[in-house]
Amino acid sequence: MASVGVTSTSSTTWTIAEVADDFDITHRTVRHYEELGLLTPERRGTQRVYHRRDRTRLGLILRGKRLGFPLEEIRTIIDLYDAPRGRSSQLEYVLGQIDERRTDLEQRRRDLDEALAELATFEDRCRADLAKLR
Amino acid sequence: MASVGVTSTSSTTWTIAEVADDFDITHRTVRHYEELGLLTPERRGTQRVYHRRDRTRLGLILRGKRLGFPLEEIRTIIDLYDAPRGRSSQLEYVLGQIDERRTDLEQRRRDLDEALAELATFEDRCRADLAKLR
DNA sequence: CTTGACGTTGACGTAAACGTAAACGATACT
DNA sequence: AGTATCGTTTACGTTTACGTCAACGTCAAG
Repeated sequence: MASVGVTSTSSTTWTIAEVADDFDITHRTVRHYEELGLLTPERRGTQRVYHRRDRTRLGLILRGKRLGFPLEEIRTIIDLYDAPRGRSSQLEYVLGQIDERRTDLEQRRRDLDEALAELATFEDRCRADLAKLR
Repeated sequence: MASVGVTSTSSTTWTIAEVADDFDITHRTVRHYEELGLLTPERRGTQRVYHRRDRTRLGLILRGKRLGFPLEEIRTIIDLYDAPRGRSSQLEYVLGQIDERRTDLEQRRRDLDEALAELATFEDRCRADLAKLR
């Protein structure tokens, strides 16, 4: 077999380098997320082996970051998604958490829409000013 | 005149304590924003005097924070709002900045809507699971 | 068998966003 | 005049989210 190349071999698992590369972050960042318990890759000997699940979680982590959530909070959020939901008490707890999350996210969306609206009216003013200069 | 109380005397200016109180932050935070050039209150002798303008900016700062923007970036954003727009070159620059901002905010809204959508389907699953337990 | 290329674990460094304590000045009751 | 309340600067401490070595293991290729 000739040179296999370094890129993803379309396998069902990934190395830390592939994961970091695909998500455009450093391996240090990936390991940092593991230190905080956000990721728990399989260990084959000493090496980390990343599965689809890890990539899904990483996607959630990065989106959470783009939304400005601290990593600790992100952890509680994504942990929620695969928390045990066998007993109804657990389900009700999860449903409560979901509600808190949604309240938070909806507040953010209000802030966001406000900011976008202000930006739009500001742009209108600028365009009007520009027109006057012609 | 009897005891005036400590709360805002419905004046047109405010002390640091009143501002901090109204926005539910510490005076340290307010001064920190000033150190970064986000606020520039009037000085009456050694004391800071806050005007409506400062409160407006503080509102923008805190909303920016809720949206997860770093303070430095927030500074460039709100500075944009009262940047000089006399010449058309300046106006075109401002319009360019507005566009960058909007692109960013719209990305965030996509992330936000995704998160809310996932949360909704997750809630549905949980409710279904809960129904089965009955 | 010795390079590389990639992986690993410490462990210290750093930037952002404040917290917190010290030490002091200015006003304001009493 | 005394002290209590609010303000000020200076400066070091803390947390979060990684960056950046250092020092070492491992495995395939030359």
